[in-house]
Amino acid sequence: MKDFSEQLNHAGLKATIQRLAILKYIGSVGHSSIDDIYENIIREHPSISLATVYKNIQMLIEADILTEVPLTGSKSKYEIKKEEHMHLVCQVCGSMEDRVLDKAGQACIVSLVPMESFDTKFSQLNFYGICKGCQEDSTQSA
Amino acid sequence: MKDFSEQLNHAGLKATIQRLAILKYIGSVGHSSIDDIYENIIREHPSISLATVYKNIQMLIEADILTEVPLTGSKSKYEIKKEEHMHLVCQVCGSMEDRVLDKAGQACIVSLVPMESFDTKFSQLNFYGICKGCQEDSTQSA
DNA sequence: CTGACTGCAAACGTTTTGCACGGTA
DNA sequence: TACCGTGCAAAACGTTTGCAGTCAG
Repeated sequence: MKDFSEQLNHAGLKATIQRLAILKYIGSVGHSSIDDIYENIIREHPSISLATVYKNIQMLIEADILTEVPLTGSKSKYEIKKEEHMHLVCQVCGSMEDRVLDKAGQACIVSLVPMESFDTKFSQLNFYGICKGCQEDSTQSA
Repeated sequence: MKDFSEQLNHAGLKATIQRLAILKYIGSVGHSSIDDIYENIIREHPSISLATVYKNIQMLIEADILTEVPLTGSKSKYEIKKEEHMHLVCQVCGSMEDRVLDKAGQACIVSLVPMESFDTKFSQLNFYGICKGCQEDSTQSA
């Protein structure tokens, strides 16, 4: 599941240094915007072009290796595609946490949308609020 | 709830023709992108500027009269702010349907994110798939 | 009447494109 | 080696800004 080279080849894409760097970086931080990806990869690969990042993000999404996470009030972030999960977005520190659905959660989600009226392929479940760390910070300063 | 003039004044904003036209249009179609709004309003108000639309969308969001609905693979849409609900996005025809959460649904959603670990302010629940109309179309043609 | 708002045009930032070169399979 | 992918620079696109004139309160 972590062998990006294999995933790329399987999708008919060459495993270039740039693509592997993009995937490795996103994998290490969880979620990342285009700019963030570019600024971090350029450290190890100073010659990489922003255009290359754009082209690859698009191709990797089409190849089902990445997923776009659109957000209110900011640019989209991207993550390695994996099992369906929720996102907890902190409005104070901007951090984003994955939260995998347990059995009960999955059942709950499925029950929300009756199959006969809508054939759901995938869903996006984002919760915006204040993360534990920031809650504690505000308690201290108050 | 439908008196946009009053809502605007209450938020300290003037009820200009342009703003009322924007709100009226979004209200009539449910969800709309910036371009869509501009192209439709210009019919009745040929002098409206795209810059005005941009400025107002932003101000109306800050005034809590509109909400942004960010989507994967396309530009954000905007809707009149109302009770929390889900979105069913059809990947075939591009239509977007609101679905209000019933009591059980709300309970289900609340149970997904434990209050002690994250203080949720609002959530986005989008389901992508195929709407009933498009399902029937594909059945006929098959 | 006066400050808030509009429309215009220019500036700005972001994303896409075309092409010659380089690297993967 | 053949072709896909990269990097560059320019183009295209989307969004924001400043300002003089206009309108709602």
